[in-house]
Amino acid sequence: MNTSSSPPRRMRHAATLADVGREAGVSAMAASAVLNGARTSARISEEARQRILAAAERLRYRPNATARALAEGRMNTIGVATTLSRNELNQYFLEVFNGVIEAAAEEGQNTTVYALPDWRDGAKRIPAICDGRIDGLILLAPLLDREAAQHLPEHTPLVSIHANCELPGVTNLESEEESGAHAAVKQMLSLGHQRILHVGGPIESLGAARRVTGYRRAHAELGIKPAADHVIHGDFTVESGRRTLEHWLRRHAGEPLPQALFAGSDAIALGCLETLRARGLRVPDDISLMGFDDTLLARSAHLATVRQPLRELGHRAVRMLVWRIDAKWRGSNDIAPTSIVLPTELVPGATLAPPRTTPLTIA
Amino acid sequence: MNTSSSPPRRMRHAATLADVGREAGVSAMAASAVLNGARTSARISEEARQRILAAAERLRYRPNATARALAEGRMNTIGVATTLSRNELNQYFLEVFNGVIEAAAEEGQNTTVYALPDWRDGAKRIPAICDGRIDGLILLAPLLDREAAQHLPEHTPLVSIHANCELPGVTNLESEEESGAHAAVKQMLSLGHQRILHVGGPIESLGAARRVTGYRRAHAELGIKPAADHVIHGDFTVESGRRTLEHWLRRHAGEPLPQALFAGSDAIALGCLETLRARGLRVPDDISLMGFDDTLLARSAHLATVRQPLRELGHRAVRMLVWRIDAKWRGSNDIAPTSIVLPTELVPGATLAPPRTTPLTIA
DNA sequence: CTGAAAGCGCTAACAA
DNA sequence: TTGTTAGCGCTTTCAG
Repeated sequence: MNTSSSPPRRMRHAATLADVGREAGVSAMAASAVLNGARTSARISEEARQRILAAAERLRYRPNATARALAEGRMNTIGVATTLSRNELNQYFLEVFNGVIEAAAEEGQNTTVYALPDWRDGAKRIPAICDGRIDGLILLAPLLDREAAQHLPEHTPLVSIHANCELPGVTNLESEEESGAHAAVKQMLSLGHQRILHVGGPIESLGAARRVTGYRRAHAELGIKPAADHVIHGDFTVESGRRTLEHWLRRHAGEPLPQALFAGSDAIALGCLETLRARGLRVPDDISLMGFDDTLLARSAHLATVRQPLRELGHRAVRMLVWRIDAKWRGSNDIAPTSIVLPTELVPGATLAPPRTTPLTIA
Repeated sequence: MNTSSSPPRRMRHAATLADVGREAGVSAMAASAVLNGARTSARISEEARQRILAAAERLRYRPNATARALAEGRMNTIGVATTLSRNELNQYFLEVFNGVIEAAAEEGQNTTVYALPDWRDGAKRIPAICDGRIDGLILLAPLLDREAAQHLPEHTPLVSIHANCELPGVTNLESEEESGAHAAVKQMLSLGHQRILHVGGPIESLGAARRVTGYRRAHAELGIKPAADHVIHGDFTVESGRRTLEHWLRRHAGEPLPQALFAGSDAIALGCLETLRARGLRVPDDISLMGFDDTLLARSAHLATVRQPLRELGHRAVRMLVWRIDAKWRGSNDIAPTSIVLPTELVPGATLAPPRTTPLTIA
């Protein structure tokens, strides 16, 4: 019996179920059953029901999600962990994240975001992230090595998008990057381009590697062997695209200008565009350009690109994750897929044209 | 005493403090003091400390954030509520959000995102959002009327960014939009443009209204009276910019083409750019263009624009919010500012030039 | 220096 | 149909 002789430790935020019950002359659990749909065995009489509702209204009762989470062992919140560079905003993130939020809302889940400084140190923080505030976690484009993968938390359902290596027990979502890159490069080759420079993403990213593979395969199919120095790596940002290309051009001054550029991401493509513009080179008249991802950047720059269904990946990741959370909760042993792969497609743009008839030299 | 004769209701997620205490031969609260820094009055002997640490390691103890939140009455999580259109991604959101996440991480707060379908209905959901999962909430660009403002929750600290009206008890963060718009339009007028079309944001947005005010003031200072139909409203998206301008041009076919366009956002400017391009008009040779916000879109389109310190607004909002949460928690009565205003600045771009010597007619 | 006990607000099992 | 009781895992007050 709550004698309530001692003063409350803190200011009360709102009325509790016990308050409502007292006000309505019923038990807290009757109030719980009516207000929060707790599936207690018994039903409440219509009369009591009305009294409870009225009392809740009068007391401005608001359910306390933490208390419920503690009792139920479930928070109805999912997490998204990713790295967000301080210097440059990430379109890729925005697109995927939008999909995540949409789907999460549909599934009745909240979404909390964890911005890791980087994956090297960030990976260690993942177990700490899974501290009961979230029921499951989406790893967005994680760059983990096998060793780090061992330290992933075991009791929290995990899903990854564009993981760079197989993560034990984690369902990975991705798209057909290799064939997307292949199609892109093939298209450029069909236009007549022979020397295509690939300005790719980080070497440790599986997606970046697959784009290189697609690039190579498209060449190989035509019996063309791209020069070894025509594949370069940076990271996926505008700034990296700008600098990486500029450096490459400096190192190759006096040599013939590549006829086309295949960038590892739209952001990289945009950086390349800036470098080319700064050098007075016209796209696509002097040099063709393609990106990868089909983010809003591609649209704003009228960039030909390869579409990855980023938002859809976000949707699927959430559904998969919620399915796994539910499965765990029910104690089900349904087996989860290791990976889900969605198709990519070519997106036309204004940055693609046949090669110049008169080759240019790098200034 | 936990006789633990009954089986656990659910699978245990992890070891608890009680488990650790038992393993180390101390009480749960000793473990709590050592592992979670609970400021219990007493100190623990070094020897006990080591045993507890070892036991925690052995049992792979992970603190449970919900339990702690329930006990402490604080979740260390802040919320961000905004509308996210299904059709089009929002650069503005991304920039502010990045700032929010950064600052939240620095303050040791998690960030959870609430995507409302729209502010009309969404406003009603705000009290439900404040259900104990978050300690405070940032309203991002809320479009609320006075009536809706009355229903904001009272017990949760609230901060808004770019609110469209004064919200009681809510600190609003914004930037000098009026003077930013004024400077932008003045710059265009100085270049010699006389007829400047303003393609603005939603009429109910205070920010949009302020940009119109700046536009008018710049004209008034030069004794120019812009035509009434040279200020049009849409929403802040690319698509809206594209369509709004297209419609306007159709309605004004045969009349002289405006010499310059001042868009209410970078997204709108981008949409305008698409419409102009589609009509074969060159920017800035045939018509000048300025945006507003300085998002990544402006960079990718080489757009002259007005910089709002969006990321900084995110930072400040978080700090302000955390300050208010702390104040409430301490029971302090420190008074919070009603509003915080940050400066804007002009950003040059490639979309600005003097007017054509030979005026064009709208096709 | 350490432990026992109460309670945060809610849900679920078990009696009545 | 309803009430009682016992937790969920943690923190804190108060005795030892």
